[in-house]
Amino acid sequence: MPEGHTLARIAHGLRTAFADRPVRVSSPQGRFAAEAALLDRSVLTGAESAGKHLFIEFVEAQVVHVHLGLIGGFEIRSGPPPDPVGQVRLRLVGGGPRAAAYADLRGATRCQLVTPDERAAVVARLGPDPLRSDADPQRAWLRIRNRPRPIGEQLMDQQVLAGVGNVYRAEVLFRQRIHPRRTSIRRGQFQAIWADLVELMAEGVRTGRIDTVRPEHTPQAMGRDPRVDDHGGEVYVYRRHGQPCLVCGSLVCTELLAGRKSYWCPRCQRAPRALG
DNA sequence: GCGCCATGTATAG
DNA sequence: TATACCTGGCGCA
Repeated sequence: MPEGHTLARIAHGLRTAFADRPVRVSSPQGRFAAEAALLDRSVLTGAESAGKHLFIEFVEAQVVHVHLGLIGGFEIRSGPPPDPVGQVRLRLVGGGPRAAAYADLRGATRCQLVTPDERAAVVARLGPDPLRSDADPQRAWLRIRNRPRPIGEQLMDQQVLAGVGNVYRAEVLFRQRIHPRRTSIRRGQFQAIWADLVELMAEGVRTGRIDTVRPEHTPQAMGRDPRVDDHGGEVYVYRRHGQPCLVCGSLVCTELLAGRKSYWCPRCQRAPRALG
Protein backbone atom coordinates (compact mmCIF):
# COMPACT_ATOMS: atom_id res chain seq x y z
CA MET A 1 0.00 0.00 0.00
CA PRO A 2 2.82 2.38 -0.71
CA GLU A 3 2.32 5.95 -1.86
CA GLY A 4 4.46 8.73 -0.42
CA HIS A 5 2.54 9.01 2.83
CA THR A 6 3.21 5.34 3.62
CA LEU A 7 6.96 5.81 3.27
CA ALA A 8 6.88 8.92 5.44
CA ARG A 9 5.10 6.94 8.14
CA ILE A 10 7.60 4.10 7.89
CA ALA A 11 10.52 6.52 8.19
CA HIS A 12 8.96 8.06 11.27
CA GLY A 13 8.24 4.65 12.75
CA LEU A 14 11.81 3.48 12.22
CA ARG A 15 13.22 6.61 13.86
CA THR A 16 10.91 6.23 16.83
CA ALA A 17 11.64 2.56 17.33
CA PHE A 18 15.38 2.39 16.64
CA ALA A 19 17.15 5.73 16.34
CA ASP A 20 20.44 6.34 18.14
CA ARG A 21 20.89 2.78 19.35
CA PRO A 22 22.58 -0.30 18.00
CA VAL A 23 20.25 -2.61 16.10
CA ARG A 24 20.46 -6.21 15.10
CA VAL A 25 20.25 -6.42 11.30
CA SER A 26 19.49 -9.67 9.53
CA SER A 27 17.97 -11.10 6.37
CA PRO A 28 16.00 -14.23 7.27
CA GLN A 29 15.17 -14.73 3.60
CA GLY A 30 18.84 -14.41 2.67
CA ARG A 31 18.83 -11.98 -0.23
CA PHE A 32 20.27 -9.17 1.91
CA ALA A 33 22.36 -11.39 4.17
CA ALA A 34 25.86 -10.16 3.31
CA GLU A 35 24.93 -6.50 3.70
CA ALA A 36 22.96 -7.23 6.86
CA ALA A 37 26.03 -8.85 8.40
CA LEU A 38 28.03 -5.68 7.70
CA LEU A 39 25.45 -3.52 9.43
CA ASP A 40 24.62 -5.82 12.32
CA ARG A 41 24.97 -4.19 15.76
CA SER A 42 25.75 -0.76 14.35
CA VAL A 43 23.87 2.35 15.43
CA LEU A 44 20.88 3.36 13.36
CA THR A 45 21.15 7.12 13.10
CA GLY A 46 18.02 8.00 11.15
CA ALA A 47 15.45 7.21 8.48
CA GLU A 48 14.05 9.48 5.82
CA SER A 49 11.65 9.19 2.90
CA ALA A 50 11.82 10.98 -0.43
CA GLY A 51 8.76 10.36 -2.54
CA LYS A 52 8.28 6.60 -2.49
CA HIS A 53 11.92 5.95 -1.60
CA LEU A 54 13.15 5.17 1.90
CA PHE A 55 16.67 5.63 3.27
CA ILE A 56 17.72 3.98 6.51
CA GLU A 57 20.87 5.57 7.88
CA PHE A 58 23.56 3.92 9.98
CA VAL A 59 26.82 5.20 11.40
CA GLU A 60 29.72 5.81 9.07
CA ALA A 61 27.48 7.02 6.23
CA GLN A 62 26.06 3.60 5.59
CA VAL A 63 22.63 3.87 4.00
CA VAL A 64 20.09 1.24 3.02
CA HIS A 65 17.93 2.26 0.07
CA VAL A 66 14.47 0.66 0.07
CA HIS A 67 11.71 0.83 -2.51
CA LEU A 68 8.57 -1.13 -1.76
CA GLY A 69 7.33 -1.40 -5.32
CA LEU A 70 3.70 -2.34 -5.71
CA ILE A 71 3.43 -5.01 -3.07
CA GLY A 72 6.20 -4.46 -0.56
CA GLY A 73 5.60 -3.75 3.09
CA PHE A 74 7.61 -2.68 6.12
CA GLU A 75 6.01 -3.83 9.35
CA ILE A 76 7.18 -2.13 12.55
CA ARG A 77 6.06 -3.65 15.83
CA SER A 78 6.90 -3.34 19.48
CA GLY A 79 7.84 -6.35 21.51
CA PRO A 80 10.28 -9.17 20.90
CA PRO A 81 10.55 -10.48 17.33
CA PRO A 82 8.61 -13.65 16.50
CA ASP A 83 9.98 -16.31 14.17
CA PRO A 84 10.00 -14.74 10.70
CA VAL A 85 6.82 -15.36 8.71
CA GLY A 86 7.15 -15.55 4.93
CA GLN A 87 9.97 -13.96 3.01
CA VAL A 88 11.56 -11.39 5.30
CA ARG A 89 14.23 -9.62 3.29
CA LEU A 90 15.38 -7.34 6.06
CA ARG A 91 14.76 -7.52 9.79
CA LEU A 92 15.74 -4.88 12.33
CA VAL A 93 15.63 -5.66 16.02
CA GLY A 94 16.34 -3.08 18.65
CA GLY A 95 15.40 -1.54 21.91
CA GLY A 96 16.36 -2.58 25.39
CA PRO A 97 14.50 -5.21 27.33
CA ARG A 98 11.94 -2.58 28.35
CA ALA A 99 11.26 -1.20 24.88
CA ALA A 100 11.94 -3.99 22.42
CA ALA A 101 10.90 -3.48 18.82
CA TYR A 102 11.39 -5.12 15.46
CA ALA A 103 10.72 -4.29 11.81
CA ASP A 104 10.27 -6.72 8.91
CA LEU A 105 10.64 -5.79 5.23
CA ARG A 106 8.90 -7.98 2.68
CA GLY A 107 8.35 -7.91 -1.08
CA ALA A 108 10.40 -4.81 -1.80
CA THR A 109 11.67 -4.24 -5.32
CA ARG A 110 14.79 -2.65 -3.92
CA CYS A 111 16.80 -3.12 -0.73
CA GLN A 112 20.47 -2.37 -1.01
CA LEU A 113 23.39 -0.58 0.58
CA VAL A 114 24.17 2.66 -1.22
CA THR A 115 26.82 5.34 -0.98
CA PRO A 116 25.89 8.94 -0.15
CA ASP A 117 26.46 9.80 -3.81
CA GLU A 118 24.11 7.08 -4.99
CA ARG A 119 21.50 8.26 -2.54
CA ALA A 120 21.86 11.84 -3.74
CA ALA A 121 21.47 10.68 -7.33
CA VAL A 122 18.19 8.93 -6.50
CA VAL A 123 16.83 12.04 -4.80
CA ALA A 124 18.05 14.32 -7.58
CA ARG A 125 15.91 12.45 -10.09
CA LEU A 126 12.72 13.13 -8.13
CA GLY A 127 10.34 16.02 -8.58
CA PRO A 128 9.12 18.02 -5.58
CA ASP A 129 7.46 15.96 -2.83
CA PRO A 130 4.24 17.50 -1.45
CA LEU A 131 5.13 16.07 1.95
CA ARG A 132 8.31 18.14 2.24
CA SER A 133 8.05 21.70 3.52
CA ASP A 134 11.09 22.68 1.43
CA ALA A 135 9.55 21.38 -1.81
CA ASP A 136 9.44 23.74 -4.78
CA PRO A 137 6.21 23.20 -6.74
CA GLN A 138 7.46 25.58 -9.42
CA ARG A 139 9.78 22.81 -10.67
CA ALA A 140 6.78 20.57 -11.25
CA TRP A 141 4.77 23.32 -12.89
CA LEU A 142 7.54 24.20 -15.37
CA ARG A 143 7.81 20.58 -16.40
CA ILE A 144 4.07 20.15 -16.77
CA ARG A 145 3.73 23.39 -18.74
CA ASN A 146 6.57 22.52 -21.09
CA ARG A 147 5.44 19.00 -21.90
CA PRO A 148 1.90 18.67 -23.15
CA ARG A 149 1.04 15.25 -21.78
CA PRO A 150 -2.20 14.17 -20.07
CA ILE A 151 -2.21 15.49 -16.52
CA GLY A 152 -3.09 12.00 -15.26
CA GLU A 153 0.17 10.81 -16.77
CA GLN A 154 2.24 13.69 -15.40
CA LEU A 155 1.02 13.21 -11.84
CA MET A 156 2.28 9.61 -11.87
CA ASP A 157 5.72 10.60 -13.13
CA GLN A 158 8.05 10.68 -10.14
CA GLN A 159 10.34 13.09 -11.97
CA VAL A 160 7.46 15.57 -12.04
CA LEU A 161 6.01 14.99 -8.56
CA ALA A 162 7.45 12.58 -6.02
CA GLY A 163 5.24 10.41 -3.87
CA VAL A 164 1.97 10.61 -5.79
CA GLY A 165 0.57 7.23 -6.83
CA ASN A 166 -2.56 5.89 -8.43
CA VAL A 167 -4.93 6.67 -5.55
CA TYR A 168 -3.87 10.26 -5.03
CA ARG A 169 -3.87 10.82 -8.80
CA ALA A 170 -7.46 9.70 -9.16
CA GLU A 171 -8.67 11.52 -6.08
CA VAL A 172 -6.96 14.87 -6.51
CA LEU A 173 -8.14 15.08 -10.11
CA PHE A 174 -11.68 14.36 -9.02
CA ARG A 175 -11.54 16.95 -6.26
CA GLN A 176 -10.24 19.53 -8.71
CA ARG A 177 -12.76 18.50 -11.40
CA ILE A 178 -10.06 17.84 -13.97
CA HIS A 179 -10.28 15.01 -16.50
CA PRO A 180 -7.18 12.78 -16.30
CA ARG A 181 -6.55 13.05 -20.02
CA ARG A 182 -6.63 16.82 -20.10
CA THR A 183 -3.42 18.36 -21.34
CA SER A 184 -2.25 21.95 -20.94
CA ILE A 185 -3.84 22.77 -17.63
CA ARG A 186 -3.71 26.34 -16.38
CA ARG A 187 -1.31 27.56 -13.72
CA GLY A 188 -4.15 28.13 -11.26
CA GLN A 189 -5.31 24.55 -11.72
CA PHE A 190 -1.85 23.26 -11.00
CA GLN A 191 -1.60 25.40 -7.88
CA ALA A 192 -4.89 23.95 -6.69
CA ILE A 193 -3.68 20.40 -7.37
CA TRP A 194 -0.47 21.03 -5.44
CA ALA A 195 -2.23 22.63 -2.47
CA ASP A 196 -4.71 19.75 -2.35
CA LEU A 197 -1.95 17.14 -2.48
CA VAL A 198 -0.08 18.88 0.33
CA GLU A 199 -3.20 18.68 2.47
CA LEU A 200 -4.34 15.18 1.48
CA MET A 201 -0.92 13.55 1.81
CA ALA A 202 -0.21 15.18 5.17
CA GLU A 203 -3.53 13.81 6.34
CA GLY A 204 -2.47 10.42 4.97
CA VAL A 205 0.70 10.56 7.05
CA ARG A 206 -1.31 11.36 10.18
CA THR A 207 -3.95 8.67 9.72
CA GLY A 208 -2.19 6.00 7.65
CA ARG A 209 -5.13 5.93 5.23
CA ILE A 210 -6.17 7.82 2.13
CA ASP A 211 -9.37 9.69 2.91
CA THR A 212 -10.39 12.21 0.31
CA VAL A 213 -14.15 12.56 0.58
CA ARG A 214 -15.22 15.95 1.90
CA PRO A 215 -17.66 15.90 4.83
CA GLU A 216 -20.51 17.23 2.67
CA HIS A 217 -20.16 14.27 0.30
CA THR A 218 -20.13 11.42 2.76
CA PRO A 219 -22.97 8.96 2.24
CA GLN A 220 -24.56 10.16 5.47
CA ALA A 221 -24.47 13.81 4.39
CA MET A 222 -25.86 12.91 0.97
CA GLY A 223 -28.68 10.90 2.55
CA ARG A 224 -27.41 7.69 1.00
CA ASP A 225 -27.03 4.24 2.47
CA PRO A 226 -23.36 4.00 3.53
CA ARG A 227 -23.36 0.31 2.71
CA VAL A 228 -23.50 0.90 -1.05
CA ASP A 229 -19.88 1.99 -0.96
CA ASP A 230 -17.51 -0.83 -0.15
CA HIS A 231 -14.62 1.58 0.30
CA GLY A 232 -16.47 3.02 3.29
CA GLY A 233 -16.77 6.38 1.58
CA GLU A 234 -13.15 7.35 1.93
CA VAL A 235 -12.51 7.89 -1.79
CA TYR A 236 -14.53 9.43 -4.61
CA VAL A 237 -13.51 7.41 -7.66
CA TYR A 238 -10.48 5.17 -7.06
CA ARG A 239 -11.43 1.55 -7.80
CA ARG A 240 -15.09 2.54 -8.04
CA HIS A 241 -15.48 1.70 -11.75
CA GLY A 242 -19.15 1.34 -12.67
CA GLN A 243 -20.37 2.62 -9.32
CA PRO A 244 -22.29 5.87 -8.94
CA CYS A 245 -20.32 9.06 -8.37
CA LEU A 246 -20.74 10.20 -4.76
CA VAL A 247 -21.55 13.73 -5.96
CA CYS A 248 -23.68 13.40 -9.11
CA GLY A 249 -24.54 9.71 -9.44
CA SER A 250 -22.97 9.21 -12.88
CA LEU A 251 -21.13 5.92 -13.26
CA VAL A 252 -17.40 6.11 -12.64
CA CYS A 253 -15.23 5.38 -15.71
CA THR A 254 -11.84 3.74 -15.96
CA GLU A 255 -9.11 3.59 -18.57
CA LEU A 256 -5.43 2.69 -18.68
CA LEU A 257 -3.27 5.80 -18.33
CA ALA A 258 0.49 5.68 -17.75
CA GLY A 259 0.15 1.90 -17.44
CA ARG A 260 -2.26 2.04 -14.51
CA LYS A 261 -6.02 2.21 -14.25
CA SER A 262 -7.23 5.76 -14.10
CA TYR A 263 -10.68 6.53 -12.68
CA TRP A 264 -12.90 9.56 -13.19
CA CYS A 265 -16.49 10.77 -13.17
CA PRO A 266 -17.64 11.64 -16.71
CA ARG A 267 -19.89 14.45 -15.50
CA CYS A 268 -17.87 16.02 -12.66
CA GLN A 269 -14.64 15.86 -14.68
CA ARG A 270 -15.46 17.20 -18.12
CA ALA A 271 -13.53 15.62 -20.98
CA PRO A 272 -11.19 17.78 -23.03
CA ARG A 273 -12.80 18.78 -26.33
CA ALA A 274 -10.12 16.98 -28.31
CA LEU A 275 -11.44 13.71 -26.95
CA GLY A 276 -14.89 14.36 -28.38
C1' DG B 1 -7.16 -24.47 -4.11
C1' DC B 2 -6.65 -21.29 -8.21
C1' DG B 3 -6.29 -17.23 -10.72
C1' DC B 4 -6.48 -12.55 -10.77
C1' DC B 5 -5.53 -8.14 -9.20
C1' DA B 6 -3.10 -4.52 -6.48
C1' DT B 7 -1.48 2.39 -3.43
C1' DG B 8 5.23 0.51 -8.55
C1' DT B 9 9.08 0.54 -11.41
C1' DA B 10 12.81 -1.27 -14.49
C1' DT B 11 13.93 -3.09 -18.71
C1' DA B 12 13.40 -5.07 -23.34
C1' DG B 13 11.76 -4.37 -27.95
C1' DT C 1 3.95 -0.62 -25.23
C1' DA C 2 4.62 -5.19 -23.02
C1' DT C 3 6.41 -7.87 -19.54
C1' DA C 4 8.87 -9.32 -15.43
C1' DC C 5 9.24 -9.13 -10.46
C1' DC C 6 7.69 -9.32 -5.55
C1' DT C 7 3.47 -10.90 -1.78
C1' DG C 8 -1.20 -11.03 -0.07
C1' DG C 9 -6.15 -10.75 -0.42
C1' DC C 10 -10.16 -11.66 -2.76
C1' DG C 11 -13.76 -13.95 -5.63
C1' DC C 12 -14.88 -18.07 -7.32
C1' DA C 13 -15.13 -22.96 -7.74
